[in-house]
Amino acid sequence: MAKLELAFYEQDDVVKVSRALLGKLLVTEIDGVRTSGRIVETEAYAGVTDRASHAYNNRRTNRTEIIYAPGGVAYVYLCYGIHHLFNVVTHGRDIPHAVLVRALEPVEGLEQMLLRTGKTKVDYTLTAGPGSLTKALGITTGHTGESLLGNTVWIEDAPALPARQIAVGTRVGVAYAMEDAYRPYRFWVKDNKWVSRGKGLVRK
DNA sequence: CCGTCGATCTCCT
DNA sequence: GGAGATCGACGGG
Repeated sequence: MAKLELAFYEQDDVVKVSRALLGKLLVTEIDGVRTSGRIVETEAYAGVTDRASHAYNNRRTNRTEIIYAPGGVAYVYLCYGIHHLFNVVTHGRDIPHAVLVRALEPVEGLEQMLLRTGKTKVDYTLTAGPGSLTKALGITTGHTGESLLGNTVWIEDAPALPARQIAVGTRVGVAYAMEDAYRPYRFWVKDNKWVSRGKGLVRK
């Protein structure tokens, strides 16, 4: 199906975009090789008011500047010094909202994914988890700022999932964000085996 | 099944 | 110096 257009990324509700991205196809074409996967898990990061966001309180650094760009570009950052995490920038200029893609169900280029990851067989570790899926698709921090309307990394449309197939929870690994860690900003496809094993915070 | 630990870049104190 | 939007290896139950 067709590439998602600018209007999709410029929507002003990052939570809505996060849900809407479930089921869509994340594609890369690098050195002429196409690899892709169906998005099955996402998290919303709501900018300046969200303690879990890198842009909380209008923080601007070299790394995070791209989140302030208009929607429709990639924000890829290095996590723990090792893992490249892919985000979709949303909303308009100077509104630093983003959606983290946390897991894919692999669709095209499985052999290439195995080459990139050094794995010998396809199992859920190939693309379940934000650091794993970028390795499989060849996404690195070098792609930060890349337009998602271009020909390197983009997202293709697919029919919206019915609400009953979407599960909602709290985000993974953001306990430091205090009360914002309890925001229901993590979305995944129910019963899909490619969803990451991460667990969100549960209020006691 | 679960817990711990190392890897090692960016940002903050 | 320490923590972090993670992962895989290892050890114990």
